[in-house]
Amino acid sequence: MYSFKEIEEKWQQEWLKQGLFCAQAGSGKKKYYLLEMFPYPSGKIHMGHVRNYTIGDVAARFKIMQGYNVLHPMGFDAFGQPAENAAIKNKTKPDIWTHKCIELMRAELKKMGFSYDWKREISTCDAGYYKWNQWIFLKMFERGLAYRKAANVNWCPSCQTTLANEEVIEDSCWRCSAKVEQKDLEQWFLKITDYKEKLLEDLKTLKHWPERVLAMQSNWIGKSQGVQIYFRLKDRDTVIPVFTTRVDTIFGATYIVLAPEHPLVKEVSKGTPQEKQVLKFVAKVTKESRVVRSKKDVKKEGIFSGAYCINPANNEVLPIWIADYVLMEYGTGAIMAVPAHDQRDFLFAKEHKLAMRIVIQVPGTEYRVQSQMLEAYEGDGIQVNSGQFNSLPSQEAKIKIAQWMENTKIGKIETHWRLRDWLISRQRYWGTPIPIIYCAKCGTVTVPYEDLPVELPKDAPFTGEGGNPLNKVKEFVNVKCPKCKGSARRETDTMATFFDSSWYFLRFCSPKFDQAPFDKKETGYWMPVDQYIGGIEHAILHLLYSRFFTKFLRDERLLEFSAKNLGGPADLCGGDEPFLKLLTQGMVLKDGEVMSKSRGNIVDPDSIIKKHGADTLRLYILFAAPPEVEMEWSERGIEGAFRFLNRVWRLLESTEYGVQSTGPKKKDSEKLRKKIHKTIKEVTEDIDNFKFNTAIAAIMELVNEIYQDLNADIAEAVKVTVMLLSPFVPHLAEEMWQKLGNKESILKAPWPKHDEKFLQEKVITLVIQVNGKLRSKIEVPVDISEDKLKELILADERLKPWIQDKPIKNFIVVPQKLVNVVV
RNA sequence: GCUGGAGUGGUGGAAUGGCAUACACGCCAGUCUCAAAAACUGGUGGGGUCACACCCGUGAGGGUUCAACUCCCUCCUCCAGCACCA
Repeated sequence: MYSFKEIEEKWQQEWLKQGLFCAQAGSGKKKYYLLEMFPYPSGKIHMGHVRNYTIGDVAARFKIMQGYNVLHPMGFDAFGQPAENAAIKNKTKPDIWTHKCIELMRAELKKMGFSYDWKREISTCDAGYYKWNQWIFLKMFERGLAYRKAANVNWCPSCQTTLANEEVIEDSCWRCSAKVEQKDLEQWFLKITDYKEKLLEDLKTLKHWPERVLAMQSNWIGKSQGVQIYFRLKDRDTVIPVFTTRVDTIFGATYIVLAPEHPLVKEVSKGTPQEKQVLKFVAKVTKESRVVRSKKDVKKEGIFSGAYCINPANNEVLPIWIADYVLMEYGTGAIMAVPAHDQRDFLFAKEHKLAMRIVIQVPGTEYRVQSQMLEAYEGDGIQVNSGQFNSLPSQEAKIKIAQWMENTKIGKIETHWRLRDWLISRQRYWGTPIPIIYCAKCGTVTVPYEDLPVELPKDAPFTGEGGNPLNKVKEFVNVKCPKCKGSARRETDTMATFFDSSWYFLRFCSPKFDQAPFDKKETGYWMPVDQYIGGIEHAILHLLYSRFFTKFLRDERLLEFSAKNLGGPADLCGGDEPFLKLLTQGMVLKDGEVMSKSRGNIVDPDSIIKKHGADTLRLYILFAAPPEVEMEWSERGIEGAFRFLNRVWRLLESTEYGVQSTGPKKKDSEKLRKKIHKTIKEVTEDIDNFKFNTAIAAIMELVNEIYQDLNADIAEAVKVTVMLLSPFVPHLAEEMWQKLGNKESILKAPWPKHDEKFLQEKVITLVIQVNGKLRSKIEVPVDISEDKLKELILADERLKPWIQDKPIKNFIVVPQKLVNVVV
């Protein structure tokens, strides 16, 4: 058994001492910026971290040995609620607790032997970092991208704070179980919607992002093209705009529905016999939280408003309904209902006995009777009952009707988006203070740049009573107006932590820079991130926000970079996409479930390090599954990895290095040489493609081969094995490298290259098929002629029963692989 | 419902038109040992046979091809994200 503990500690110190991972811009080498998503400092790393960071570390060490100038930084996403909860529970302060956690976590990361440039470490909770959050916020404010408006939020009356949708569990607060209310509050937003076109369009340039992440982002932005149609009230001039993507069904509209929150609800029902019931219904529905409303599916509730409007396409009079299945947040908050061609409208119409009319005929079938329909037909077909558009294919009619509506001004072609502006206000202490002051005289005033950072007060009270502790710190809240010097009040909302992580990759380029968030020269050199690695859970928000920030900073000319100048493909990067390549690693499961505290199925990485060492853990986690797939934890697998490393270690005893053996020079093995070069080729390609599991398998094969050939000269084979293994198990590799007589770190050794000439075979085994079935194998020289081959095959005893004297129809030769005889 | 992905031995997985199951785990047998562990050697998809031969086999069914885990069509199951999105 090799003494992993000693070896690992030794080399971790050595790397640090030699500063092997300290990056500097501008060497003659090509740059490579490798980044893994930085962790929240919980105090302990978990297997998810180990997997994420091990994958990154392999790539980093591989690129270093290939001669790249590698930037591989690490930091901590340190703001967030857990620190406040800990402060309340343990009678401590969030910053003390957080810094303690960071220390513990940093120590654990170091024990894994990751190749980070620790001189660049950042924590978002340090004023030296969040000062620049405030700086960027002010820049956005100046451009009108940061603004305040009233928003409907989830509010916990007992904690006195807003809750994210994820924090609302079954209509109650996740922390105190109080019933969550809907409340309108003044909140800060970022106008990400200004960038919706760019954010959607540029997804096309991200050719090295996983398909599913692109799909998720695209869905989230949610572009849909359609027509806004104006429905006039029957006896008044009031107009209800309605949005539809199915304008081809306009002649099938039989009623109109308004969302309960729609501003016209009161006006429309005013003076009708239904007025009272309508108001009662609206009051009831709007009281329910959004969470509850969207959860109860199927059952659609609604009520007739008492009013009517005119369908502008055919001047039909349609009743106006109010129903909870129409959402105020999407489109215009009003729809035209086409029960024959929309399933939701269909169900509602059946329930309330409303009219229905087919306007799209299913191709190849007879015109159907409405009463026979069991569900709405939502597909394409031929227009019927549609006036001048009859008998057109519905796809074509969609375009024609839209144009006709534009021309006659009864509608307007429009595009709707799902993406909303980003709510960044949090009524919490442990976050970046929003640098705004409210003055009775001057209104909303920004904190001057020279007054940044607005620092968090150290002595805020953490009582557990709820509410934002910042509100209780008088010295923080009561300030002088920067403009008129009169007394004013400071904003106490802090920023959502997603703000912090939306530009940290830029800060890493110049972590100590004090003139701006980042040094433009440094970002110009290092950006974009060549390879980004992290969990799929950040596929939407974090990545979208980071893309938004990068585009904004580029537009402000604060950030300028280009992949083209650095030899990257031109189409990959227009200087406003932060991450060139993205890898989303799979989760680590145990017994088929995600490892989590509540399930009690956590395996602590530290316990594995103690028992088998970091190298074993690294090797196992890489070998068990391809990086992007979820992997099942297995104790047996760990033991297998450990066994393999010991087997590799024992190779030292068999070489002339290490143990000073001075026997006669051993013979060269051609077979082994071939295997060496084949393995170099495979491993290099596999690491390039992040196929670490097969790369390791290939090295295992090489090791097996060495043991088969112990009587030959294995020195070269062992040397190559150690080099190929070094990105995966760096400590063991360094120690063996040194024992093999090398003076410098293996990281300074150039990555081995295979030589094509050793891969060429003189004699190969050809697979012989008859009618596509394997029947024989023969050994032939590589350069055998087809005629000669045919001769050999016809002479093969094993093939005779299959060929007999049947005529040969076809004779297919796949060079150096197989022959298929078709009879 | 929409979008994306997956389905291969007892298990994790490999092969993306050309020998299905590389590599590893597990299991079985053996060597060493008083014994055990470690290490090493051999075997290990199913059927069939004394043994070979041979047949079957990558979720199901069809198709393209000399040849399909791989490409096309239809369907099933599972996972993930989004969703009264008009």
